[in-house]
Amino acid sequence: MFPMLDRLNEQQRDAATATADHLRILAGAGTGKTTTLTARVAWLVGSGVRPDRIMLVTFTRRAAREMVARTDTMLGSLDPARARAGGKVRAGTFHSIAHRTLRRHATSLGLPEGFSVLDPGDAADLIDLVRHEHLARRTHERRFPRKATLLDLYSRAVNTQRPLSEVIDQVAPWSADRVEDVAEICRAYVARKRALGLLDFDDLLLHWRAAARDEHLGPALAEELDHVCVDEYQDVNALQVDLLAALCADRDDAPGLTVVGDDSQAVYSFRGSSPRHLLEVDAVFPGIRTVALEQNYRSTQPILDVANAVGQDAPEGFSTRLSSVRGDGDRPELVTCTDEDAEVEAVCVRVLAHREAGVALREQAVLVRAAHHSALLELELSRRRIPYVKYGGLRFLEAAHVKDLVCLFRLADNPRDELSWFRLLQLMDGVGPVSARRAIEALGVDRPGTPGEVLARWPDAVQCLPSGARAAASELVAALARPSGESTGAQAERLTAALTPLIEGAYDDAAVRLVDLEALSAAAADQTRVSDVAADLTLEPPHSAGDLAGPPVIDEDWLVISTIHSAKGLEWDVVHLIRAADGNLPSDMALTDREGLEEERRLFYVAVTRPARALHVYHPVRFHHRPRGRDDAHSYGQPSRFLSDRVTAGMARAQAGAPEPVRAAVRPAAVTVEVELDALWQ
DNA sequence: CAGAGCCGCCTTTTT
DNA sequence: GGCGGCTCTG
Repeated sequence: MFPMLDRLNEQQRDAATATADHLRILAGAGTGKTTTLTARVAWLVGSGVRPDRIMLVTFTRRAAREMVARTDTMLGSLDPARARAGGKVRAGTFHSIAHRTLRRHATSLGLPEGFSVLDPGDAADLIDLVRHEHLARRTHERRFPRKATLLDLYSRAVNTQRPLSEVIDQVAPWSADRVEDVAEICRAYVARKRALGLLDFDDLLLHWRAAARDEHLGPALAEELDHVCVDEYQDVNALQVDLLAALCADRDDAPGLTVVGDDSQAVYSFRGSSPRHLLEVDAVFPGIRTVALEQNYRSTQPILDVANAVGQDAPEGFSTRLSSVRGDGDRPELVTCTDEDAEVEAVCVRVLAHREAGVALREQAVLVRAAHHSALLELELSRRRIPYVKYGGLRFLEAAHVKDLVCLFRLADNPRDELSWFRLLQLMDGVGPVSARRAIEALGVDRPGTPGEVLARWPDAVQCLPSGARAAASELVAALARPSGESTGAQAERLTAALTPLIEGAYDDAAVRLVDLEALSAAAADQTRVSDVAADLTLEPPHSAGDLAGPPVIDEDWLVISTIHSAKGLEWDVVHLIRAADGNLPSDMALTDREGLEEERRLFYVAVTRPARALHVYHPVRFHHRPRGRDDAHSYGQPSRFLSDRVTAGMARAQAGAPEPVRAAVRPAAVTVEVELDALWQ
């Protein structure tokens, strides 16, 4: 009846077929978590639950996609006819499911029918607008949190459901005496979003929770579901727990809940997450049953020995200890590199050696703590014509020119979009924040009346701009008018063409950027409105223009570069962990408190548990202060503190790069030069 | 003299 | 790419 159950071990089968209302699966790295969760979904369907009455909440889109593919395969083999009749499992990230729910119930929730979703960049711009308005009314004589910090404070307070003052004490203690100012900005930000019909990512969760708690809507939402599965539960925050509680507890016929997680892999505390929610889950869902998975199917034992040693080094230890079913293999390698150039060289050499030995590039990944750690490596890979795809770090949507076009698309459907006006007007020569703001004032975006009336005021608004900018601005605005009967594709092309001269004027590398805009414009052709592209990109941001154009050529091979955060839940045959130097990993930004250090340790643990067969850890000894500059200014770094004796005991060691030349002075060269010059000025 | 623009600095992690 | 700080321009 359930062929997939035969391939599971005893604990996995136990978890997949548990009949308890609520179930917690504690699953260490590589223990077959996804297999077990998909088997559980299949088992539920086999027991008579309709697929569309199961909600599968994942943490990233990557995980959602993988889960959907695997459940589809499994359900298809189970009973194709019934699986089709029962619809599809409702799968997605917290935010995408929230978005779908809010679109469906916008009116009952009191949201404007066409509400738009702010991407984090827009949210920052909006809070910056509010920040300036607030500070303009006060003489600010000293440092005040910047927009990114303000948004972080706001978001943490919302997601952890803790008072702002506590959050400030923890995140920005230097602003502890400005709580009232920050609070006022938060209030104004909330009001502004409401006035303009905008929801940020946190609002999606807040309104979903409100819906789930509502006395009419809540029961209706819960009645649609028989079971809710949540992946990576160690990464949920208080708001998400609230939401799940509203859906799956506090009512008699509540849907069942299955949560899967591993507290040793909790790495999102900066977003308000806490592994406490996984460990203390019975406080919210009393009587929840627990099954633990401990057999690791991914990695060879020498790799797990290193991982376990990392866990042992933690002050309180890790709750999971991994043992391999794959058995012995090569020892992980620790490569000490003279400097970053030597590190890049060492990585290339090993990547190519593995490839010669039959490991495709796509079976290999380079993992980094911070996106910019791979900058030098990327240059060298391009030079050597080694293709790669990078995950994490700057998104396609965050590139300036992409935002420019997205704003133009949004403006075409909503002339009230203040943020888009503000951005686009400043593309004109001689237009800065001040005249842009004056022009927007003249447009009266928040005045009552039809959107068309806003555009009708353009002749007044254009007078607020410097005379040299008026012609170009009017030309762009003229493109916003849509000839009746024009297709979305044609409109997108026309808007792109209107923006092109401005892009050429504003950026040196315009040619490269225009290629991206073509891809973006093409994507608009399939949509009902050009602004839908903007909403789609916000919730499903592609990593590159290539993603937008669809999957790359089938037989092409490329190396994966990923931040450790983006690599969670994934595995490769070979993993290269670079910049394992103190200050980079752990990042010195995270070392403000002990919890920060422990989270960095878990991050290190996540990284070393990704490979199946080979792990290479690299650390440069010497760091250039200006990697691209010509001077030789540099400093020395220690290997990561996580590379303790216990951890390195299980590793082979190697050196890369020329040995350090003997130096007359210990002091770095650039500093010496400065000292000598100083003597001249006397 | 307000406001645009340029230079040089730094850059954690993400839905 | 963004930001603070400085300089130049209309």
